Amino acid sequence: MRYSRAFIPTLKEVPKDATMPSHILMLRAGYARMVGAGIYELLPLGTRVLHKIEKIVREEMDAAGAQELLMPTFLPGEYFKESGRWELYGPTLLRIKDRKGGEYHLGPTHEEIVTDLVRREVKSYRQLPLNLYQIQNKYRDEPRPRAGLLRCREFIMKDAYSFDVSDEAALASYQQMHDSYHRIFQRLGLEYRVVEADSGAIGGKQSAEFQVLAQTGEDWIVACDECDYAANVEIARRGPVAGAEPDPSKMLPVEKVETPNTHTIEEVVAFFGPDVTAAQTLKSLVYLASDEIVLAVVRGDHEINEIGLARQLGVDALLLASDAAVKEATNTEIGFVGPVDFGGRIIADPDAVSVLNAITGAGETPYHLKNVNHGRDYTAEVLSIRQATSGDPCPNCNGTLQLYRGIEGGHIFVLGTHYSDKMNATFLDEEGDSHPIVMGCYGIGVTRLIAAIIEQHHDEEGIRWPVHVAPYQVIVTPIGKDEEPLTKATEIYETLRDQGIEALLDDRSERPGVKFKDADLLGIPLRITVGSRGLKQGTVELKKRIEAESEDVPAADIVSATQAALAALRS
RNA sequence: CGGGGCGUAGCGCAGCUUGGUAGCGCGCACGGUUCGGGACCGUGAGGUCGGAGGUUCAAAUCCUCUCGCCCCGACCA
Repeated sequence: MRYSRAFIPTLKEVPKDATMPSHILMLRAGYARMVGAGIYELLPLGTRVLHKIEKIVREEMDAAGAQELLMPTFLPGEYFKESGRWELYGPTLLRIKDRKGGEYHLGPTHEEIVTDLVRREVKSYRQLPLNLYQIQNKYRDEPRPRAGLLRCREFIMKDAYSFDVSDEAALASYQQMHDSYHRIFQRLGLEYRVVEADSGAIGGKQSAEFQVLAQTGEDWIVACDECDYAANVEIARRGPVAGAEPDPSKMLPVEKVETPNTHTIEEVVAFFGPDVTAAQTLKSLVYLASDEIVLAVVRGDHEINEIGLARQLGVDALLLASDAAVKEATNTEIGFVGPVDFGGRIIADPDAVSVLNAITGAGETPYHLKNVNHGRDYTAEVLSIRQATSGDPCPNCNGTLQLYRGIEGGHIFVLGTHYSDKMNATFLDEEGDSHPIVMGCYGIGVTRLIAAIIEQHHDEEGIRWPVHVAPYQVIVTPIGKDEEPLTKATEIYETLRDQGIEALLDDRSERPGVKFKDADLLGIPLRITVGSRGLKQGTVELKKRIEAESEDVPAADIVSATQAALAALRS
């Protein structure tokens, strides 16, 4: 491609609505543009990267025996109604009425649709196992789209669905996808962890997330520093904790302190001065578990694990009480709630009850209590209800957990018969007996991965694409006003193309600085610079985007040198 | 949905407090000089000031409503 004819609208300045590196760089380097919140156009360069990722995904899915198909995105509501997700999905489902008033929606994921297809067409164990996948747009009216391509309302997903005759066979399919995903993420040049995860609205029994490590990720995960245990903090387990009661001989008398405008733990710590840390405070949160009001207490520096709390309470979902509901239940404003003299059920984490002489909300606005101790001043059911964090013992070995942030790039699920039961998808076995088909489903956020790769591969100057996903492998940059560099660069460019190397020829009449800046911004892995100065010695320059120095190469050898450099980058 | 911020030329911003000619930088077009890390000079094109209503002789500026975008939280395969 000749740069002078290419649609690559780069920006010198950072667009004001972008804050994440991937978002800023995709806009600045001309890979994408925003149309609305969470709705993006992929420009030619972005589309080339998308196709590169899709190719890798297809190769690995096909190699695992999955077959590609294409289901519609515009769907009659009846299938989600059949599974119950028409209600369960709530406002996240983008609903549409047709001219006759019929109820439709855009597909957020396709378990029901593929299950319907399979129940119509698959009748016999002889047709199983089966794994079907597609790469297409998905629609979710996210409560808060954000961070460019990382959380969109329209995005491209690879979704695969496996169908088996038994739990054992389904687990083998799951394991095969697990292995495929490893190869995909490795080929994409990503640093990632596979973590145990919650199944969420998809339903099912077991799931694992492929989390791309990045400080800008939305998810928190913990991983053991010694064994392979890793989990999303939503469900992470941790080794046993003592939960020792505080020593009564060291307890000080309770003191009530007026603490205006201290609603958060940070504000409380700041109010009580430099000797107090968050670990000496208690965080009290009011939840609605079904109809019951529950006060959950964790140490101030810890976070509540809501999924874990809900499971231990035996309810499907917990609702954090609104400001008004807290006021009604406790007669206290948020920020001043505490366990002392709380009327209802109190659940406290072992680490919370061990705090000696804790600071906590007084249950009265605007006061806090000092020197609160479990056993003496309040009594709680002690359950492990906080999220795991750095320093916690590993549940599986003697190692220690570390906290990371991640971007959920893939998620694989064992579904069992969750959908096949509801939708009556069955097969006949050798005996002629009918059984529900055992399913699994496997998603990769393809457009999200474009952004995730940039989050891991960039510097101050721009993107640094891994060679397998780069939109072009080489940019040939003639510089200077003479004819000779352009002539020579064009010759090199055409030879590279003849060799099957994707190259961009920067034939614009720009000054060298502009071309270098753009080449770095775009992130093309290799740059060949052709200038009059080098040509006098018969050389051109070869530079890797990830290295600071370039190397002089005899012009006659540049194609083989380029091939060698690409091979080195690929390995 | 709660909290905070922002909407003025393609992009980044000033002007608004105290109402009165819509500005700056980059980019774009043309001419000239320049040419190895986002050059310089000159000329020029380009704006329903997010939208609607109101106050006023007069609104980018004041008031009301509304739409959109970003961030934090709630929520979320």
